[in-house]
Amino acid sequence: MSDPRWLNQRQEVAWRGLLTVLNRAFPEIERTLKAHGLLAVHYTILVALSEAPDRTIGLSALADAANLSPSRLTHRLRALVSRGDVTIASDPDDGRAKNATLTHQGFARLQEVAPLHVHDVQRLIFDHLDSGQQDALADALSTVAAALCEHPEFLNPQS
Amino acid sequence: MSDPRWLNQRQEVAWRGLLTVLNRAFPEIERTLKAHGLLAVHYTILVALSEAPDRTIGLSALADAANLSPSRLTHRLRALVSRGDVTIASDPDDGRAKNATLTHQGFARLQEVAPLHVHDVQRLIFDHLDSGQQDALADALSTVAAALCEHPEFLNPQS
DNA sequence: ACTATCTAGTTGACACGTCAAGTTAGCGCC
DNA sequence: GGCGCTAACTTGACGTGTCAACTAGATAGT
Repeated sequence: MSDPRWLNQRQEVAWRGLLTVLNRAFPEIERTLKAHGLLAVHYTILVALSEAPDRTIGLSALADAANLSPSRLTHRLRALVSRGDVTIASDPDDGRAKNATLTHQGFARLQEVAPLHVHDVQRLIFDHLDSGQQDALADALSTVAAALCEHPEFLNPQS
Repeated sequence: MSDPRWLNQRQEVAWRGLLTVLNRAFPEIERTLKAHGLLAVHYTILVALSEAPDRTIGLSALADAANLSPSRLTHRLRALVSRGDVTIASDPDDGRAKNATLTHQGFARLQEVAPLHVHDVQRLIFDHLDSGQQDALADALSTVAAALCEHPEFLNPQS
């Protein structure tokens, strides 16, 4: 802390842009999903499940795929399970582990909402960028994301 | 909705990167602030106030500068006011309006926390990017952010 | 002036996010 | 084979975020 590496100008611009996108676009995206009975977290969980082999995956792996803490996943799964979009079963090979499976109904719900969701993402984010900017954005963000995923030692508590 | 413009590959990569940064880096950043008695929202509010002339600004303008809904601003200001970091006074020229002012104490708190905060931002985001990527990120995100700010008609409710 | 409407900000209820603490099951060691 | 440690998840409490509904002051049309 003795030498506070202040953000330079372009970093300041990038950071504020990130905050603005975050605080303005995301709530709007969530509103669309909410209107169809889903939360953004729920949607992310359903997507991760739909991409797993047999649409089944262990809860830890699911939490990682959806960038969620274990407890947040547990809380959010409650609604999805009680509504019948997801089922949960104990893993026969490991008494501690559980597997979540996307039901037919859950997959149907995903298919129903996905078009609206991508429409929002296009409208709020990508429609404002040209092709080169989209490439650059994908490059930069995936680089940061990869670093964050590969070095979780920088992120502590996982409650 | 008849024609769901699905995300192409680079858009998919960019979008997932954004979600990952969001869900992994932000909680970590907030943790640091929390350890010093502030929330990320509080920090943003203090920053916006510190940049206003006389460190005073109307609540609507403050909400806009901090990308917050009016009600969220009201709720979060409560703690800052009761703690003495901010004062609020009615606007003499407009009976409806109120102005928020950053106190000396509030400014001191900001100066205390800012180095830790920027350290986190550097560590979690920019340390993973080279100079060109940082430029590109600033370009893309500021473009999107500007569009979102200039066309708030796309974002409704402002509760 | 009077009413309708819009703007500024507040409130309360309810659902979500986070953290610390707990339960249960595997794993390693001697 | 009992002991400690770690891993996989769950729980409950507490604070935050969101929305709809509200108060009150300005504005504008007639």
